[in-house]
Amino acid sequence: MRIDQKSFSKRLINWYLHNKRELPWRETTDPYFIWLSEIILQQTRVEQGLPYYLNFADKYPTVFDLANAPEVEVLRMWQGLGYYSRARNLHACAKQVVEEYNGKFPADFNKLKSLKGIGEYTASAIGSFAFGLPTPVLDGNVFRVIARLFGINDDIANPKSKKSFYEVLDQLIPESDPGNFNQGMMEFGATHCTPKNPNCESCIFSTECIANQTNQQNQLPVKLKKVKVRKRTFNYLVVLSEQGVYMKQRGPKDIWEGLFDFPLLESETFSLESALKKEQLTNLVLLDQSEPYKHILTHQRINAMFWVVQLSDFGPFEEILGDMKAYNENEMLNLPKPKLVDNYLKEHFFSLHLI
DNA sequence: AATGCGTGGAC
DNA sequence: TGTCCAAGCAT
Repeated sequence: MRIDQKSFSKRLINWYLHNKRELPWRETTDPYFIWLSEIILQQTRVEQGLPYYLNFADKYPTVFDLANAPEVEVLRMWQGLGYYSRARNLHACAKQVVEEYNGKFPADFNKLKSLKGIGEYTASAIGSFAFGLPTPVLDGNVFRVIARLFGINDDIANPKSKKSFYEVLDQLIPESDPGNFNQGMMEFGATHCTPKNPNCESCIFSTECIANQTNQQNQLPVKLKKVKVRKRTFNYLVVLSEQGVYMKQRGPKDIWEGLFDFPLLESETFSLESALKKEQLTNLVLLDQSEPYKHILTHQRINAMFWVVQLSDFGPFEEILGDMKAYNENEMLNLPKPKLVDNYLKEHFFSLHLI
């Protein structure tokens, strides 16, 4: 231990109180709003999450309002933010809090962690921010700050390396003010000790920081895992009918669970011929073909084309639609949709732009 | 414990 | 164009 605990936490909290951004969830100690902000901000930058937080806080002022909302409405509110399991778990968690805890979040780390969508990080964050529990948070920012300050070169993608970081944090976090310590660590990482071009010239820890002393800012933290990207080609069928356009809700074990999109045929290249049987092709009339859409996800690169078709008569093609339902323009507007589908609709169907 | 899950922005 | 990152969680 190279840095004195009291000196460290005192400087950090002082830095935080003078440099923190004014954000709505920092104006309250209500566990509901703190929880809401933490779920929204998982793997998400403040600038991206802020408008969603404001919409949710306005639409659902209490945990009861959220618990009573239909899930598709919650997903529609979440549309465009990504990682949609967060929205489903947010909704499930609200129901849990209402049913199991009478609408009040428990002031206990293990009880918080057992709730849907709340893991180690979020339980610590809510615990310290809302209830003053002395549990350190360890997110991407804190990993970086600690790795640089103490010269820790463990691979942060390896779950086993968490231990050494928590050992340091347990030494540093003050019982008296764990909330501002945790906020300070993350804010310091997010705005000062940044991944690229950290501001070492005017840093409160410049004399102690191992990375600064040894000029290893760009080597720390060590993160070895590399993502492999799956390439997929989507042929979306935009089937027009008098009732509207056919859409379906996506199921589990694939991207965008719970969101609505069109009947989908995957193939090696853009082609209706290779994806459909001959008799199905004779059953439909091709009205339009969109430009190719490229959509990038963390683990997938999707090339999509939207084929606008109309059924010529009843026949084999109907099987593709299964139990799908046709929606008119206003109904489609209110369905939660992947960004890719929403982009297409905005460019080709809707004149109205939300969010 | 290794994988899968979105979207947007910086460089 | 590609690469990396961002207040993680569930399985």
